[in-house]
Amino acid sequence: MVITRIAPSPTGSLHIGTLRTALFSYAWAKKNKGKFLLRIEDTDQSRLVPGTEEEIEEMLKIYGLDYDEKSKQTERKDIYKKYAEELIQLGQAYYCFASKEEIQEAREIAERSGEQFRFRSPYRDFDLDKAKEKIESGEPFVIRLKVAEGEEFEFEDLLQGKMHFKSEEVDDTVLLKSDGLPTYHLAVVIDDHLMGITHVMRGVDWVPSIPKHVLIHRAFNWEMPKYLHLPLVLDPEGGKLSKRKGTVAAKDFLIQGYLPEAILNFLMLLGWSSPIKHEFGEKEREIFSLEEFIELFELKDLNKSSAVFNREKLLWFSHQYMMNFSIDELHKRYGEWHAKYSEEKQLRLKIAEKGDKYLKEVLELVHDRVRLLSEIDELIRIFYFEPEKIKFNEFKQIKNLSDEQVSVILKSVVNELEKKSENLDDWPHEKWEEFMRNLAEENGLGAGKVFMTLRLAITSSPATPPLYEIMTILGKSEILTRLSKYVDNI
RNA sequence: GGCCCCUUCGUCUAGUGGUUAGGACGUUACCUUCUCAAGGUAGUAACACGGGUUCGAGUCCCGUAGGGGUCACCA
Repeated sequence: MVITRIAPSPTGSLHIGTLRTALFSYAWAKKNKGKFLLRIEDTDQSRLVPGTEEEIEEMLKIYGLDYDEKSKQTERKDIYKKYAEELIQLGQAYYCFASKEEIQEAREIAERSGEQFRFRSPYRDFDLDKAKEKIESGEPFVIRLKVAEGEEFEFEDLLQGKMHFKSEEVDDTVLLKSDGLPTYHLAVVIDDHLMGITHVMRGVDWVPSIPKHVLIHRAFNWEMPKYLHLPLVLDPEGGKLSKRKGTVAAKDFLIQGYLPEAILNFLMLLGWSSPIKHEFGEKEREIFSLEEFIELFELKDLNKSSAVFNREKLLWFSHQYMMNFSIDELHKRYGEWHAKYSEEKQLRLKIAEKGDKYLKEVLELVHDRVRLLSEIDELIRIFYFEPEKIKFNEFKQIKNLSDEQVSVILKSVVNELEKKSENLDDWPHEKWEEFMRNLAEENGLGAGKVFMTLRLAITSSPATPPLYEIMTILGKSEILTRLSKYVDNI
């Protein structure tokens, strides 16, 4: 049985890199019909950020990485303490009373003389009964790993390969802090062991602490799980992805209107590539659902080198998914996004007023243009509000038309429309197109110029969905309203 | 600085000794076209460098350079 886990700290929003690790861990567990666990690593009380634990759970749910069980380290406090004391009994650990200042001083002295500092406490071989006396008298203490001397170890990572290290390279690491809570090193080893984790996936930034973890396992005489240290996701400017340079929180991407499945798809291809064979020159498949990914995912297809987070390509993925949505799906997603994150309250009222049928007609028109859900607000605005009046000569699309020509076009449209007694609600877009083409011909003007002039007058924008489809949706009276502000005074 | 890792188009990558070094994003041009998109076609652009090994190296070995990670009672 394969059991994997994701072990975030509730010290901030769920990082997109953590989400990627979760994705791989999840996929591997599911592929093997195993379990995927969530473990909240909250042993650093000082760094806790309220609400982030809930956010982590919410994100895993939204992104579709459902966990089978959840645990929280502070709720397992007694377990770590018990095991730490067991290590003392085994002679693999010891109580240490050295102050941080002492250790810091020793470190500085070593560094000044150019030596590599390895901490070995003066309490390594301190008498156990005396130590207990000190503890009872209330003296603060930590429990440290008693690292054996002169030993060499080999460790094999499923992705990174073999690594070697010597025991003198590792500090007498703190296992249990003076507040009684375990350090990361003790807690992971115990938890992964007790929870039966078979594969630990985490970032390569953990590789330097592997010796500690190997030594702790040895101290307990426990077998180690398999480890896969995944390559880091880098910022385009270099270094780890950091929020100073752009969005990194899984939630922020959602707020910005990216689709979770698109983000997941993008993340899959960061460090993994599909094993599907393709012919010379033939396109490779890059669009995968989570289910397909689980099906295809193999550890051997994981890459060892780090990857730059390319936001352009992420946008492309989002666009692809958006275009593949049915109108109903798009409508649903937009509705959810808008209710949760949009600040366009006026627009929301207007959308409600016009109804779902109208919204869907509008969405149909902007469908291919939507890359982010957040862009919809802007794209559909012209169907809900009469835009601000513009100055035609400011648009280069129309610069070779004289004011008079513009005026003629607008006036004749208004005249023709007013001549018709019916409301034209039953005009399909073909009718509108025909109407405008005839009008262009009658006035001896190119259809393109007529269209652009009207486009600007009706929408105030040079880039919109096809004009006649816009006209079908707006209808005669709304069109007249929008044109009327120009006909007397251009 | 010590230890560890990485290095194919700008970016993500395919490639496991013999390839016209393939695909995707981006970008450019053209087609389509009422604008913008979408779609189509074509183009652009890479094996970090230097030594080996070999008939033959992007692929194997060794150096160099560059990049990254990490050195806490944080995870």
